[in-house]
Amino acid sequence: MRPRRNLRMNPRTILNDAILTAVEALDLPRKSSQLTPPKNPEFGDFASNIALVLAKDARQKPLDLARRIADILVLPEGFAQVSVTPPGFINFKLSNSYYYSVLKSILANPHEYGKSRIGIGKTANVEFVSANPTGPLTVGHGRQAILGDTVASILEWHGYEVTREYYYNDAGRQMRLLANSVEARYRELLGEPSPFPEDGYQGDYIRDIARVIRDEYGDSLEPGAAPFRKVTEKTIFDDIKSTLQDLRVVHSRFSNEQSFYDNGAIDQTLSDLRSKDLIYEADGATWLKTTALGKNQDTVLIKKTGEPTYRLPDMAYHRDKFDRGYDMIVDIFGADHIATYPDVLSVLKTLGYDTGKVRVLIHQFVTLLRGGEIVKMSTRKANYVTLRELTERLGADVVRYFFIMRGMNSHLNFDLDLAEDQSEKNPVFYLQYAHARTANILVHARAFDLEPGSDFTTQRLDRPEEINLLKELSRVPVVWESALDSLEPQIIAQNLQTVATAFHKFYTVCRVVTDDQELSLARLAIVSAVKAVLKNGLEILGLTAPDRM
RNA sequence: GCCCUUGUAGUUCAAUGGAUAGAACAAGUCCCUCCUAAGGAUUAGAUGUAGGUUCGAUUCCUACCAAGGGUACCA
Repeated sequence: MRPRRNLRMNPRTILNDAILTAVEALDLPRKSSQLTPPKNPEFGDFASNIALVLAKDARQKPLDLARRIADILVLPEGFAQVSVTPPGFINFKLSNSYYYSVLKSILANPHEYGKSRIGIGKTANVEFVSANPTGPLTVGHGRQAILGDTVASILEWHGYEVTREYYYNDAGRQMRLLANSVEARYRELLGEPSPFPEDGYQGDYIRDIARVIRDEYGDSLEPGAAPFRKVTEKTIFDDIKSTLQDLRVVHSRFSNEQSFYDNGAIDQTLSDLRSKDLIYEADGATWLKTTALGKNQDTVLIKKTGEPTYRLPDMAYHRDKFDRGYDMIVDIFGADHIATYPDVLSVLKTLGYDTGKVRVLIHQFVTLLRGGEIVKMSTRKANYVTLRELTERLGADVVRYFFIMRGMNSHLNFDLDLAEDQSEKNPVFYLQYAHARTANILVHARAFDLEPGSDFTTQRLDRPEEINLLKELSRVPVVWESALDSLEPQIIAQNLQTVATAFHKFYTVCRVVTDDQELSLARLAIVSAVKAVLKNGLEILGLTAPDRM
């Protein structure tokens, strides 16, 4: 589901109306055009491509048409000038007074600036990580943890009430294999070696858990006794939760597969599918007619062993999420799930659910490099690098930013050797340093009895670095709302970088605390606005906003 | 084989179909008497290959090449 864009009047829509009025006066069709901030600041604040779009209809050269439109266009209030440049762009420049009003509005409500309120009164569920408790989280899980947590924060920022959810499979083959692996290590400890399960979990943590079980339950546990399973699951889950907590990722709800067996949801889903005539038996297994849903192959739902594959519980689980009534359901999966979620969605659609509420975010995998060599990750073979280890070495801010600054579609490379070296140069410090600078200026100003307030002389702010900084601040709401549309945290990270750059440039050129009290107060207003915006952005990204560095 | 992602500077990543393809790290050169130099200024350096659509293509389409993932009665 894509949230509806709010229709408040901003300079862009006002300008667009003016352009369309001019176009109609020339008897040309109201085609949609774009108003974009030009890369080159000499071209002003907005560029319209309307003449390029309409050139064919008008049978004129784009440049000539652009001039005609510009001639008859009535410049709306708040705009300072208009120009035409090849190949036919019409450029507009906002007057400084517009930026002054932006500054005032930030200071009037610092913590609200950039909030669209689109999600107010709505609920959302974000499911992420959802790793089965078979071992420690790896660096690969980290990407999903940070992505999911930040997407949730973006939704919260725009007003949604968000549930961060973790789903795990605790009823299938994997967990049985895990328990068997622990039991084998337990027997080893007792000097009664038993064969280690084929494909068993080989990590050292399995031995540690076996030791805990022996210390706690003694050496007389029956084969297949409950602790092998229960203690293992709890121990590993505790580790997963604390690893996530170290990264400031906290789920508010955990759902598990077993509960859907216990409450009959899985049987119910199966019988509902059967009544839709989507189920048949063959080769001793139970099949779902995914061919009827547009696939070129049917899918096994229940193996001939009588055990369902993960798909059936997945369907029951998603159904449960729908029944809980969320306005938006976000599923975050790794690239390995790209082929399976359409099955779940099409089944739910067949069962009458509005799958338009679902946003599926697929992220590509992290390729780990060590010494230039690719490290293949496998929990079972225990040649992973744990997320805990990484967080302990680099810190939560660096790890979070590393994952946020890349788009989820990038197949990103993570060089373990460079990670530590580069952590000191992580761009997150650039943002945090900008924030610390604002804080320090305010402290310094206080020593001179200068306090930022709402009463200042806006006209004193006329240096290019000041106007440019205000310009960046004015773009924040648009950009942060587009992050809500795309659910790409990277957009906010990038935006904060440009704000920080504009501020650093301002800082080097414009001394804030000076003998000129009027100027100082005006600049302090900018500084406190920047501080608020950076703090808001860092908060969304789950990063600290230090006052000193 | 078929399906999904992705190929951009030496490296890691950006770029709603728009103007001169941005940034960081690495390399070179400058700037602290001044609110923190974790900063600023500046030089050099890139769109896998071949076509197509378009006024305009890194972006859309086709083929090829390369990487990752899927194509399991694993999750």
